[in-house]
Amino acid sequence: MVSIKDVARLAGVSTATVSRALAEPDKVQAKTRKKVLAAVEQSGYVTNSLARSLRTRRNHSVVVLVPDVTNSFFSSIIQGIEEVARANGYRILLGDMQNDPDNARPYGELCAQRQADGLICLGRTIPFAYNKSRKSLDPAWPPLVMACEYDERIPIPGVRIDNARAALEAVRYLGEQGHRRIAYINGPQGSPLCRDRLKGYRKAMAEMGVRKTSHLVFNGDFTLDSGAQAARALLDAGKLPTAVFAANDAMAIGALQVLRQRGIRVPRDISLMGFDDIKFAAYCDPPLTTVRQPRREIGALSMQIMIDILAGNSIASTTRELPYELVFRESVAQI
Amino acid sequence: MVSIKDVARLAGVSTATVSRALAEPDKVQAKTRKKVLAAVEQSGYVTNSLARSLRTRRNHSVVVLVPDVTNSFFSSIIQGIEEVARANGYRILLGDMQNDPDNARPYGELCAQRQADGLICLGRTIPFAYNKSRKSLDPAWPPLVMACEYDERIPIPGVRIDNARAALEAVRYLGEQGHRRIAYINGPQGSPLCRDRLKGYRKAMAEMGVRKTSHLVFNGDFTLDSGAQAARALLDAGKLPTAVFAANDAMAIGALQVLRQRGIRVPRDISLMGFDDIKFAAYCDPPLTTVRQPRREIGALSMQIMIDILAGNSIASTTRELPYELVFRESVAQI
DNA sequence: CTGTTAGCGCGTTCAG
DNA sequence: CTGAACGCGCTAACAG
Repeated sequence: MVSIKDVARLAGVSTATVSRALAEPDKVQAKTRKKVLAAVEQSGYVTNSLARSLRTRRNHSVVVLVPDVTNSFFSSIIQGIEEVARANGYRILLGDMQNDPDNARPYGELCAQRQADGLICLGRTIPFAYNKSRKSLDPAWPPLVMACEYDERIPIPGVRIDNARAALEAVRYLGEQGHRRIAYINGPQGSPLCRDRLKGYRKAMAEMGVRKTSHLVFNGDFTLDSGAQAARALLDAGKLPTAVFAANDAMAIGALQVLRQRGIRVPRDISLMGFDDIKFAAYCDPPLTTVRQPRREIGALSMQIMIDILAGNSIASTTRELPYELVFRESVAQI
Repeated sequence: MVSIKDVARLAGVSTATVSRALAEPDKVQAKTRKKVLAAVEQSGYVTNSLARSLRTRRNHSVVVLVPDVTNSFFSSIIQGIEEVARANGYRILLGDMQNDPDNARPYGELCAQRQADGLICLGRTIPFAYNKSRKSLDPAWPPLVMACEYDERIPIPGVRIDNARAALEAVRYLGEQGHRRIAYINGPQGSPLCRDRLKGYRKAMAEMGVRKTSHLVFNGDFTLDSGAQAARALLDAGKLPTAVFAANDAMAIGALQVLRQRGIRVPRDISLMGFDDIKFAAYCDPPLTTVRQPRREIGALSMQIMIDILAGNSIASTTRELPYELVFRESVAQI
């Protein structure tokens, strides 16, 4: 393996000059720079980033911690992150929790040892502790950015949509179609994001004069199966709703199948609305009316913020809200 | 940051002993080991793996190069890889090509610089050259394992199913249901895996006495949209087939929607069969009959092989075939 | 079994 | 503007 020494010898300069010629070209005479670059070219030298990292304490990699990679909601976000990372010379270390927070631990340690420059969390699980009293992260940890989710107890830079408002608008739309008995299939209990969507749902219902909603709210965990299960619970609970709003598309699709199996036609008998606009939403029968999240942009911006923080250009605790969009397809009908 | 020196001082031994006590406990007296471990505990020391890597030339990370992370076929494979990696102290660097081989380059360089110990390719794109005459990879490159796909020109350790046979059995099954005019929606042209499936399709058709199939074969690229497009082409091509076999579930689901839009009922008018058994396959209307690939196991085994190679325990060019399985749902009917 | 020595490959003082 | 020297933190080789 050709090292900086070889280049130095070849160019007839010192290793320091080679290092400078590559990292800070201005600080080197044009002539010597040229010599160095020629030697680099000739020898096929590439700087060993391990050694560089050891020195600079930057290794240009960021952990991306995902609750569950098989959840197709996350894939576009990951793609957005990866694209920006790659464009900026960063790499992503993918950590999959398989929905079990314990699996996050190794990645927390990775961060602790500064094997990664930063951490982007797509779920609400943060693999290291924070200082409750000071309401801040221990500066011993590398920068953290949260995509989609967030932590209510402490300000952390993040990117997301206005979940409460999005849910509000979705349910309002159902209301405009004449629906009043609108069931809601919520996501994981502890999730702040889900609480927000529930809040939005409740507010919209209240606007329509429906103050009691507890009998209309069912819980899932964002999986297809849990959506199906919630639909079963919902159908067995007594008086049918005229519309069902699910906290994500996967659960909506799960519910859709159960409705079909029970002979309930969507949207004729029951209207159905999802959230996220994953690819399959457009390919359901009927195609799913939903709320689009700009997933790729969420990922891209998260990584951009991370890069800015690492470059020292950014205030450490900005939250950016990206626009969502109602997507009208065929799963909602007027009553 | 507390380093090995601090621990050595604290324990009253040399740094070498600390290193050994942690890495090769047997080679150190029980008593000194105890002292060292106590000092480690007390100081909160964690070994700096960057420095270790610089020394050992192993950084315990493996690049996983994916054609397109948003293709949900890959997610379970990634999960399998990550799980085994994590269990063995490895990390995965996720590279997403967004279906463009050019995007693989940075990851090739990563490997060239030995910033990663190995490379697992989920597609057919290998980001570095191989020696054509010697039919082998340049030993300058780190170990390579291919999951699902492979390269016909050169033997590379890999994990996959018997694609030709799986397609053969799938089409045979359609034949058993009385189908003869069976259309095939194939995947990307250059893909060896797809060629194998096409081969299997042709063989099954030949068995049934159908020797001319070119008018029945349509091309897609594994996306939902391309499946829809292929279905349109197929419907516009003249005499309708009685069954359609798609090289993956996404294309089958794409096709399904077009059939529906044109008023063609599945399976009553046309039977439909997919490949992969992604999660959504079970949630289509009708639920999709398909060929299950053990995706998680493919991923897990790929990573296991990589680990074995890195440990020097494995012959460098074994190909492992995992079992597939026909999954009978409701999208195929007897004629 | 343990300590000493010598780097891994690089970036960064500090002189010149 | 350039070079010599040092050290990042660790492990491998060699003595003892």
